[in-house]
Amino acid sequence: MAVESSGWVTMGDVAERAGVSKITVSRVLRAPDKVREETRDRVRAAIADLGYVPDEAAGGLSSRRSRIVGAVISTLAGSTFASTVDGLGARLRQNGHQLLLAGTDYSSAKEADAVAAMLGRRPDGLVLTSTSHTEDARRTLAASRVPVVEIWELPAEPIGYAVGFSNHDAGAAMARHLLATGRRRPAFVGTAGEGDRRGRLRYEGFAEALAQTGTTDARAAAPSAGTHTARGARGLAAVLERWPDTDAVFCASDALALGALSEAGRRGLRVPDDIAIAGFGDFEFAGEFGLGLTTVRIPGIRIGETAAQLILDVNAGIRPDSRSIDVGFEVVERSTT
Amino acid sequence: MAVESSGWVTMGDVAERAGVSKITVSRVLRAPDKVREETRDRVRAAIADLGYVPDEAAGGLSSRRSRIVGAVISTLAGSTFASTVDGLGARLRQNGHQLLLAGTDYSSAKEADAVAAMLGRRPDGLVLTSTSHTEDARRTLAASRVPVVEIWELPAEPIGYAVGFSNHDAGAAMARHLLATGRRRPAFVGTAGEGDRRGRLRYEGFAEALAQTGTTDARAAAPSAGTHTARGARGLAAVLERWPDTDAVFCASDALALGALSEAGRRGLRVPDDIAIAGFGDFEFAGEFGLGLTTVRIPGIRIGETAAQLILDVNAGIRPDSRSIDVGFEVVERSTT
DNA sequence: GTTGCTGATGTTATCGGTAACATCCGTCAT
DNA sequence: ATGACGGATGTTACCGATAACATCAGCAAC
Repeated sequence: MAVESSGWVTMGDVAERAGVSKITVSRVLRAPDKVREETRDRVRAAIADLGYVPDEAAGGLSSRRSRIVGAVISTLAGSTFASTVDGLGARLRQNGHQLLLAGTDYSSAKEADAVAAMLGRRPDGLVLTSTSHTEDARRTLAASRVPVVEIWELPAEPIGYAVGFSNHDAGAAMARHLLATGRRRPAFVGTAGEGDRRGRLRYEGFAEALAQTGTTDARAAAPSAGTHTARGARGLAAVLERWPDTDAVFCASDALALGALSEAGRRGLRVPDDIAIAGFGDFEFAGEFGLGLTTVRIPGIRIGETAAQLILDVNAGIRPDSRSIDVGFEVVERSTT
Repeated sequence: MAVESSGWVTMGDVAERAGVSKITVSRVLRAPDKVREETRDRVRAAIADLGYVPDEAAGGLSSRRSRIVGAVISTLAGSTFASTVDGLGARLRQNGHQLLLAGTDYSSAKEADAVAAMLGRRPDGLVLTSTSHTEDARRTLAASRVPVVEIWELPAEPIGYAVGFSNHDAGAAMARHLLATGRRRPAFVGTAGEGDRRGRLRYEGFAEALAQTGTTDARAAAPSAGTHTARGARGLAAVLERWPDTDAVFCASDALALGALSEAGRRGLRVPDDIAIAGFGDFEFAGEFGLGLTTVRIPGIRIGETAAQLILDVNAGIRPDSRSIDVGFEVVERSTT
């Protein structure tokens, strides 16, 4: 493996060494069967000898396909989107694409910046975890004609496509589960702030399901600062202070539920005997050998994979049947309810 | 905002509309003070009118700076590296760079693939969470002259630079903590498999510190399949079966510790009275309002930020004092020890 | 023997920017 | 008046690949 002293090995270097022209090298890489076997071998040998790595940026400029997909994620911390990003990246790489990542800390302004920056790479697709965008971002995206997939939610009017589930229905399903296990005075604990959109949807579904059984007092708390576990603890405290007879708490995330669990312990409340606690997300720590927490499982990896596939398909000219794909959810009953 | 019917707005379109040449538009973007104010305003108006977004790939091709940094991460699931990636991405974006991400599932072969794919983007830097690479990857990286930063560990001979901490010392520190709180027969629970390199380092430090006090029987278990919490539970079970008088367990990650905690509960063991349990990583769920787990805190965000800064510095011609940056760690004492 | 076709390879132009050098013009010192 | 200089802007070439078209040899069909 030899490398030119000044910079990178180019396709021209490979061509010269193999005694062919650049385009033949290009063909060996993109369409090997258009090249005679002997020539092909010679070119491949030259590639290996020189340690040549094709410049994707140059190729993309010329072919107008960047083979990059951008993902704009609210946050990576908190493990909510981690598996989705994993799934997305894995499926993309299988298909020769790469993943460009940006975090927004749940800020629409940062999202708009990130979107603009990503468009500068002329991505083959864009994945957004948020569904609330600045007007500017929305316009820019629409004008760009890049396939856009919004995930983890199913907006009524997606910009392009959507892959997710109904947060509303998930909340309702959990309410029904709590009712089915005999609870009659359940409360909701969520978080305030920019990230609470989906929590609110879950709450609405939850409250509606309760209302159908005549339970109309909408018990809820949404602490606004600190870690999620701390908010969960404070949320439970707030709920119990205002409605001391609360017999179940549905938390908008497993992290909140853990906080509630620890607060319950501090207060000497037995779970689930004195109070039932349920979470959302089925994070690893919620599982059988962890907290044993009743929660809602979301197929995070599948959301990522599906979003990736959608983008690949659209670019291959395959129109999906629907602009919205519902991956569903599942209430997982464990020992805290 | 108008967009040409066929594809993207180019710098030429902007130039035409503003009545200047392409290079003037380029200057307005890269070096505004070299352009007269009036001209600058006209160009900026044209950019806004047309919704122009510069093509970074084209710019990079010409300027030979891609403004992309690649990160090859063992896994995103499990929240170990999430904050590091967050920190990395944030610092990079502040400086106009973008983050290309790939996951390897702890496979060196996938790592080699990912590295090759990333080099195709001619990145301004590369960050690797692993320190065990295929010979091929190592050669390719060395030949590429791209600044490489290995993180979360401090290898004796980094490829380029390293940002991390001593896993060995962290293990030793935890051993000393357990001894200081009166434990005399501590065991270690890790995981088997490709990802256990760092766990082994922690174990070695742990065992050495114990040996210094005369405790020479190296108690350890490393279950190999299932979720981390399940392995933690099985690990504790294995340790207790073989050494029933074990009075403390140091787990190679907080997830394992949670599993051990749940297993202890199942066996009616009181923590910390009957057995002390410590973890590693200080994941959110370990905190005060969560498990209250004694653990080792790693400045994950700072590792990411530091790695990013290192790459930016090196590209700006600033040579760092040392090829290895130790960000340290901290034993956090909570209620499980 | 010419035509037409196929397979293998090459030539030229182009993608959308930036670097380097060139030009133009006004101002100021001599 | 003249030349030097510096600020503002333009021209040309090039980054490293691919698309589109061109070429050429070999061979079958008439």
